[in-house]
Amino acid sequence: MSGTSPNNSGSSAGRPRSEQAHQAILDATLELLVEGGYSALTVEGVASRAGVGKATIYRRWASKLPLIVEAFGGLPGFEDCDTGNLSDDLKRMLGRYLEVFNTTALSAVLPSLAGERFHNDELSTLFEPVSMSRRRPLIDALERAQERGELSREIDLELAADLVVGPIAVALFFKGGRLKPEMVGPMVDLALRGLRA
Amino acid sequence: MSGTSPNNSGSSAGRPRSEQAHQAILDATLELLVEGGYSALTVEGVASRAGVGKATIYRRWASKLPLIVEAFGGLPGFEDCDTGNLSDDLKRMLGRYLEVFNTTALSAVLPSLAGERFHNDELSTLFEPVSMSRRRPLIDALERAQERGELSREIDLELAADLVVGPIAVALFFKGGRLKPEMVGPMVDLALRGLRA
Amino acid sequence: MSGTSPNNSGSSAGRPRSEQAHQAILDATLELLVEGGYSALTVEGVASRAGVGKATIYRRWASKLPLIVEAFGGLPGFEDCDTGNLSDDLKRMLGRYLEVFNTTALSAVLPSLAGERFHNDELSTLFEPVSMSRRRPLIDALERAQERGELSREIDLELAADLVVGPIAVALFFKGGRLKPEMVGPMVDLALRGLRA
Amino acid sequence: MSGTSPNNSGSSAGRPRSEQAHQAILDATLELLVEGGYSALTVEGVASRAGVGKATIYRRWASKLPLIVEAFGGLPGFEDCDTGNLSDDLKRMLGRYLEVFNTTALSAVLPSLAGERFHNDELSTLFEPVSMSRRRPLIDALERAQERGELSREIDLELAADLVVGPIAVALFFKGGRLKPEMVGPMVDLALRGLRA
DNA sequence: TCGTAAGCGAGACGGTACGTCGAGTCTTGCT
DNA sequence: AGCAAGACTCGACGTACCGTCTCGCTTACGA
Repeated sequence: MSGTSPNNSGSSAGRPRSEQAHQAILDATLELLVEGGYSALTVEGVASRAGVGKATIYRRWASKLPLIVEAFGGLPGFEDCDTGNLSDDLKRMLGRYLEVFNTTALSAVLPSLAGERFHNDELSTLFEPVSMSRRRPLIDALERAQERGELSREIDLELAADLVVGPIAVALFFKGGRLKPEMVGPMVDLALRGLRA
Repeated sequence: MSGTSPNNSGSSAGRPRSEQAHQAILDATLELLVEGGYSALTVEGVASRAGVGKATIYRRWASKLPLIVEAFGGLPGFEDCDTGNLSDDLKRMLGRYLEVFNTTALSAVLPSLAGERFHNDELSTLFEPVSMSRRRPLIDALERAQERGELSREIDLELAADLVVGPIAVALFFKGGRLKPEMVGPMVDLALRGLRA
Repeated sequence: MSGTSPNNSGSSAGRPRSEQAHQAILDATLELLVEGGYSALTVEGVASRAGVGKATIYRRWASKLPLIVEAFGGLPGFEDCDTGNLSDDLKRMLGRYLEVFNTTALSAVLPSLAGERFHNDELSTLFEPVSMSRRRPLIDALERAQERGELSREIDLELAADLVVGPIAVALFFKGGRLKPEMVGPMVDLALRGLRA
Repeated sequence: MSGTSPNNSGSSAGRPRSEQAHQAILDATLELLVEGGYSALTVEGVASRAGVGKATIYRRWASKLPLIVEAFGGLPGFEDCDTGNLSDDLKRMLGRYLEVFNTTALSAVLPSLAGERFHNDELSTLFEPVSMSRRRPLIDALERAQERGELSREIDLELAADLVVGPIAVALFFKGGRLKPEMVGPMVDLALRGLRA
């Protein structure tokens, strides 16, 4: 992923970095993110919670941001689900995702990162591939539907995926309220049928 | 706007608050937001840029956040447009908004605020009405379409609005790329027709 | 706003520095120096003992050293004493000084500063005048003795002063033992008579 | 010198300690002491300069301090000189010492150690015998003078030695200027004759 | 001749203090 | 009263060393 593998190519001298400390740091980061959100996350707090010196953190991550990105990367994304029917696929994937979202640090981490990346090229670079790979299963489901003839060949799948998850993004960023799993059904139906149906 | 009017309920002794300083502060806030984003915005920076003492800022806003929210509130939102046709209404509104978005501080401010509100109840409360009122013209256009019979009476207009702006939100937060006005046409068409069209 | 008001150049804008904080810092420095010596003195400790933020310290002193120099400057030096007789003058001055030395932070501060100045030009510059002014009363007493005819006109007073305080310096730096007031009598006698007497 | 001999009492298994590393460490210590003084000396710096691991240093010396003391112990002290005449003995010894002083690390190391020992009992204990043994030749010369009848039997030789080197100590610690060999003649003469001569 | 035991350079470990910066508050003298 | 200026306390930042602890070698000895 990034420069975090404990034994860098060929290099071997010196005591190797502790995989245990690494994980403790990531765990502590996620815990604190859940407890207080991005703005309450301090490197000192992470160090203390993980039982680790600050230097051990800064040795691995240049700053708070890449640390959060990596912690974020360990969180679950969409989980593919192939029922042979697009509507069901989407409803299950989104439903499951929302559950995960509401029970993990995801809901705390994602908006912060998304907001911050705008002003932070480094974060942007780090975040890009993580963000993209998370959408993958969604695109896959749409491709399968296209192959089955459920969807026109002309449809831009990227745009289609955006349309499907769009209402979630809007709710997330502009409405702030918790995202309820019951929203998923009508949401997917509307996206499939269109407003004018 | 909010509780910032310079002459509070009848009280009058002493020197009145300077309207000029007020505006200078708001302007400086927006400028700095554009330049460095949320995380680089400091009250000290605002004070210095506005040629104002810090106390003058804290006398009007309880903290950094309400200041940013008010500055944000001064930025343009959707501008209503009634062509008698939903597709055209939406395309024009979204197209115009994107233009505004790309030429003002909006693109810098919005994601930051949206990201931060999640961990900050105070901000959330402040942000809510501002955020809602910005969506208003969109909902209005959808209502008109419903009255004209273009849209079914059963449709949840909130959800419909989310579907329409959803792809913009996704592009904004997860793809990070600038939002191009050309995207608007296909986006609206797809939302109106639905994926299965 | 202001306009053309001729501000007193440099001196007056803003809240003035707290004389109280200043003194609290100096006091805390001396206390901690007495308790743990130079190497145990931390700026953080001083701040906490003085009930002051670190920034308040760094606003006044560029680093630990100038702070110590100033604290040192507040400690008493030789106190002039004119009995009309060189031997008595010297014995009293040295005796009194040793008392002061053994009951204040002086014994902790002086050797550290003396040792450090060798590698620290800034400190050297700061320390020079303080150090010199402390010797002054000694030189004065020697001058009076010269005027009375007790001492030859040919004698280099600087060297003479060095000879008189020399044994103290030696005891201080190389023997480390506490300096006993009883040493003063024989010391001065020997310096006046010379080894070969 | 101390407990640093590489082959400890009989035990022998394993690789013996490298005498070469030992010396490289001592040399590096002295070099760095000359360059930046006590406060700038870091064990990490010594290790790096000596091309040695930190553990190799800590295996031999319990901490920074004993290392410095041992390095200091390797520097030259007074060198005895017996001309049959006290004045000449002293002038030569002091003169030679000053030369050595000005051309070796001594001038950098001595003040730092002397200053630090005051706050550091461990250092003090370590430093004591080293410091004392360096004065030895001076005391010897004074004893010889006493035996020859040049000096009264009543004189306290310790005090006499202090008087002789006193001005050097003063110049060193309080005047900071380099010590010039020309000072030696008048200095010794004055100490021998006394101020009142 | 080989295993064992210690030493080796390198560098990560948990800590503590550094000197800096910003938040939000307070205190000057002016307007 | 409000104002610009700037000092105040507090607390996090990212860095540098301390003294300790592995790593994977290397080097001698004694079985």
